[in-house]
Amino acid sequence: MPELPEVEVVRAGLEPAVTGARVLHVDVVDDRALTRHDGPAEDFAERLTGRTIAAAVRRGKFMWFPLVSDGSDGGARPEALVAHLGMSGQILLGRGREAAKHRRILIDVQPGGTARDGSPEVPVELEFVDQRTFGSMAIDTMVPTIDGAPAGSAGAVDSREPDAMWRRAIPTQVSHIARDPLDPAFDDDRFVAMTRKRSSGIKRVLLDQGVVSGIGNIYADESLWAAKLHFDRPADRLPRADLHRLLAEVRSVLGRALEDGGTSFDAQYVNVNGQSGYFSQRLAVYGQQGKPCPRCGTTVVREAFMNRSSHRCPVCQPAPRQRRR
DNA sequence: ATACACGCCTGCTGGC
DNA sequence: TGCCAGCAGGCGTGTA
Repeated sequence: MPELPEVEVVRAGLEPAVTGARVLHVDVVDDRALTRHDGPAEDFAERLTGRTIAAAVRRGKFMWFPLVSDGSDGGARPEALVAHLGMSGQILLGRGREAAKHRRILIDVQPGGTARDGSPEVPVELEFVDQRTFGSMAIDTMVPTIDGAPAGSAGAVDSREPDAMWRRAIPTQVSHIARDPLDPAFDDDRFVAMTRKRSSGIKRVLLDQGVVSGIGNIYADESLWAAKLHFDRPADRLPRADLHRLLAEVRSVLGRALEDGGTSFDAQYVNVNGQSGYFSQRLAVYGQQGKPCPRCGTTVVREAFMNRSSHRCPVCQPAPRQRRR
């Protein structure tokens, strides 16, 4: 499932192909891939065709591609192509490839650079594939970030164009999403303060993209195991030190998953070249029910929480004493 | 304000 | 063998 590490792998893979590229043609194969777009498919295609992409940016599980203003709006309303992979979304790079079974949108772009032999680069296709259609794309207007810091991770461009106009702007529909733990502008103390105001279980807070973004069910379970915390520990009763420790484990887990190219269980999650990641081999508890805890050997269990499954070690992560609510 | 159930969707699995 | 319920899960929305 695409969570922060998987989305970052995709963003990084797209970056060299789309930075400075011009959109040649847009083909919306399935309108359901535009649930985040405020308008019909024709509007989406019209607003994207002919535009130049400035960069590939990510915050949490959202990606966006700032569009260079074409001058018609005087630059007053900067726009971006927004993409969320949902449960099963993929963005594949290729040229003249056979349509994937669940192809939803095809975007032809003309790369902005030149090949090594000096000739102009040949057009490339961005194929948005999504089996379960929880993901979608949109053209959205951008608004300034409230803290004035760069809106998200933009890879190499972070150092190359630190003051580009789009750096401190964020798509409207992403503006309510909190920064992710790998963002240099992430405010640890703010996270701790927000968390300690919540009465719900700590896992619910970890999954709340308005508090901290990028974490899904897999990395929530892995981080809680690493921090030795039960998923239903009331967030407002956790000591500050525990929350800072949890945050450190979250960063460690996300960082290691990123190094491994993300987590793939099947063909659901792949990078822009269709390849799987390897972090699934290092999962301690997620999907490991019935197997020994890597730390103490106790059998890992799977339990229902928040209408989804949670995995934990009964010894390392004991249930809270007091019954909540 | 926060909490939480629900719908969206397809493919796979397990039980009968 | 075939059928169908159950499950997977992020996010936006609606309700209390």
